[in-house]
Amino acid sequence: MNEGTRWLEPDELTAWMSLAGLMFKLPGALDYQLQRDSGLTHFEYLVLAGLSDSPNRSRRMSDLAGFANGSLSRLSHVVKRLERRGFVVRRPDEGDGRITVATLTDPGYDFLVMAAPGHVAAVRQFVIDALTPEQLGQLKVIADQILDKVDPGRPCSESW
Amino acid sequence: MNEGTRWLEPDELTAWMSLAGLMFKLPGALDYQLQRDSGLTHFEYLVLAGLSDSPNRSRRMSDLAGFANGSLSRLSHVVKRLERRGFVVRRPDEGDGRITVATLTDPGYDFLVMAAPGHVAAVRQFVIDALTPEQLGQLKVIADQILDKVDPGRPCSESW
DNA sequence: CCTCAAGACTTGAAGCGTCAACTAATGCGG
DNA sequence: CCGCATTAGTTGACGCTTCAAGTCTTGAGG
Repeated sequence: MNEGTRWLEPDELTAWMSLAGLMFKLPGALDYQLQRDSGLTHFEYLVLAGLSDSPNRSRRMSDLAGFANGSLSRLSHVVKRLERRGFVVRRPDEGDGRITVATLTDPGYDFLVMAAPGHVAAVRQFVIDALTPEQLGQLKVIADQILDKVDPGRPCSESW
Repeated sequence: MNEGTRWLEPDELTAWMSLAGLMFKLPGALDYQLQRDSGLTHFEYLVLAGLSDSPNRSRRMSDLAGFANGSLSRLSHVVKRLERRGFVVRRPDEGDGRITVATLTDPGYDFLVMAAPGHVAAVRQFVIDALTPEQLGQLKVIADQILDKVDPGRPCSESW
């Protein structure tokens, strides 16, 4: 094929294909559990979870988008749906009218409490239990290094 | 909250959040490059690539779906689009009329050859170059172990 | 003050993926 | 050989994400 391209070595290729498989299948598996048991998307879950441990159960949209790893546009659509379900309310920030603050309602909090155990169990089943503690440590380092290339200058686990 | 649930330890949580970030952002970054430079999805790319190194550049739909980590339904839609673009043709298998065989056309092959270097470069940039060879090995083991929990009984890199 | 660029979202349309329902071809048990 | 369950794939509707374009604030310059 092309001469100037540095193709993947066999080891690189198999590692990459395994990671690609993971990227395709793990989201589906997690979404499936959440959808079936709670009618939530993984992204919606992260939004609710992100609100639930913020001061006042509130957070501005941009922050929340960053936390949940999504675009502002995506968040806006999702929050609109969550608002229709009564789980979240939005209001403009006093002081800066450009900012929208989303707040988790009580029903939203209760719903999250219902949904959480099943989701955590799924994460445990698929990820945590599949790995040794040592591997879990390796995974964090590896994922952070890749993320740093994909999206340089993101807040690296500071919002925790 | 719930008493019976075993929540995630801090170490487990941070590792999981890093992996979750990866799952959300890496697909987007790869799709963005492919879309911009070739008008292909990552999934479409995998389909073309899967055909290109199969005997006769042909493969039955179910195999191809497994290779590309997608459902048969998803593949069917995608192949229909690729067929409209002239990159692939489908015909029923002689011998077993239930089976559909997809074949990469010459234009499809040429197109793949155009698209491949950019995609490989992106994979290198985001994944391979971010890691040491040792980490790459760890990643493969980790990803395979998780995949085994998510989707037990899948062919583990045999189609290579 | 007034203007205008930048910031922070929101919206609508278009495309992709999923799910459930459907078609069509096999092959096995009687 | 006939009937029917099984296998393989296709389709349509619906929901979610993305992208581009829009709105509505702020704040800085003149």
